[in-house]
Amino acid sequence: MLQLRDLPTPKVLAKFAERYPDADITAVSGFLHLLRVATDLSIALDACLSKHQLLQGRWWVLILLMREESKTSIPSILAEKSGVSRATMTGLIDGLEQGGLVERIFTKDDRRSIKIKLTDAGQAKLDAVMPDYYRRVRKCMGALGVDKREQLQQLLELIHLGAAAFTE
Amino acid sequence: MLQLRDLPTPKVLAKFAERYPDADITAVSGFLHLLRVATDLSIALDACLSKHQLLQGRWWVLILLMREESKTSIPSILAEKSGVSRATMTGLIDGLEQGGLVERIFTKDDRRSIKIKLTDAGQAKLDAVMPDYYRRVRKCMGALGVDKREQLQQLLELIHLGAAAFTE
DNA sequence: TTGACTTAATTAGTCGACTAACTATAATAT
DNA sequence: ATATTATAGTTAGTCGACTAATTAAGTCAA
Repeated sequence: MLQLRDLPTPKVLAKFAERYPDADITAVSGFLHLLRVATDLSIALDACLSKHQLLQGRWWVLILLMREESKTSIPSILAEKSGVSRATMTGLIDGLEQGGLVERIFTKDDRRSIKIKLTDAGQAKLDAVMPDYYRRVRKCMGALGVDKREQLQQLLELIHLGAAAFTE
Repeated sequence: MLQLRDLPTPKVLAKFAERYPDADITAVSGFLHLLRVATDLSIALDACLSKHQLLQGRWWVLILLMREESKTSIPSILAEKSGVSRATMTGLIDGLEQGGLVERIFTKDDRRSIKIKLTDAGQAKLDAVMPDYYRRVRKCMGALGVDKREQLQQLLELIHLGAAAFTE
């Protein structure tokens, strides 16, 4: 996401601010720091998942299926909820089906549509991955007490609203 | 980075916590919220840059070059600072050179190495992009006062340290 | 000084995301 | 009833990242 490793120092930012008066040094610092930390978390999460032969995309599909009472959903819903295109979802399901973690079920009610079901092997995979994931997230956020976690949610909410500034 | 659009509600998390006792609901909420906001910011940034016919990778190269007194660097340093592989940097430089924004300069001192120089057109491109970028970042972070910006930096630092939990 | 290592950039091939086009089916309007 | 439009999933081809292998040049120890 944010490739850049060499974040601008306040000194560099001040230099740029001379040429570009719109630069707000603490705003840019916070913005880039947020992207940097999140990127590192995402990379770390991927590394954790890859030890279980999973990638984020496939892992979320399994989780979305587990959330359902019937352990079942359809590709278009899965694509929407997991934030990928339908074409990408076709590929994710191909991979999961090949690994025996989900199965395609063809139904008669709407022959355009298919159902995707979490298999026992898929559930077993989650039972192996999720405790590991949850333990690491707990440890990662462990330094933040209750009040700081609330602060974080508030700050993120404010920034999320501000993100509209980019799309105008 | 975080594809998932349908973040788990506290209710869903509580359900999962029944099966996986390691789950810490507020930790997971904060973790995912951070990834979600950062991902949306990154997408928004890309959209802003694409209006100037740039992508993050190429844009950072231009900025790294502008930071240098000589407006010059070498591919291996650029790759390291911008967080991509050398192979990727070759491609980024190809694109920038084709657009006339940088030039390759072959020197005699180390014939394995080449210098990359920001051209006048490259500087002009930055002069078009940076004010737009800075204005949007300022607006995006505008809702946070001085104290909240400091809170943010502190929280991010704590989480960044905690990220080591994933790589153990 | 020559053989083994290191460093620098590039090329070739892969991976996972994307869009656009396509097939099949269902729903709707004339 | 049938022509049009919408929906669901897939296929084909592209894009930007990656790794591994390649080419070339510099370094250093026996």
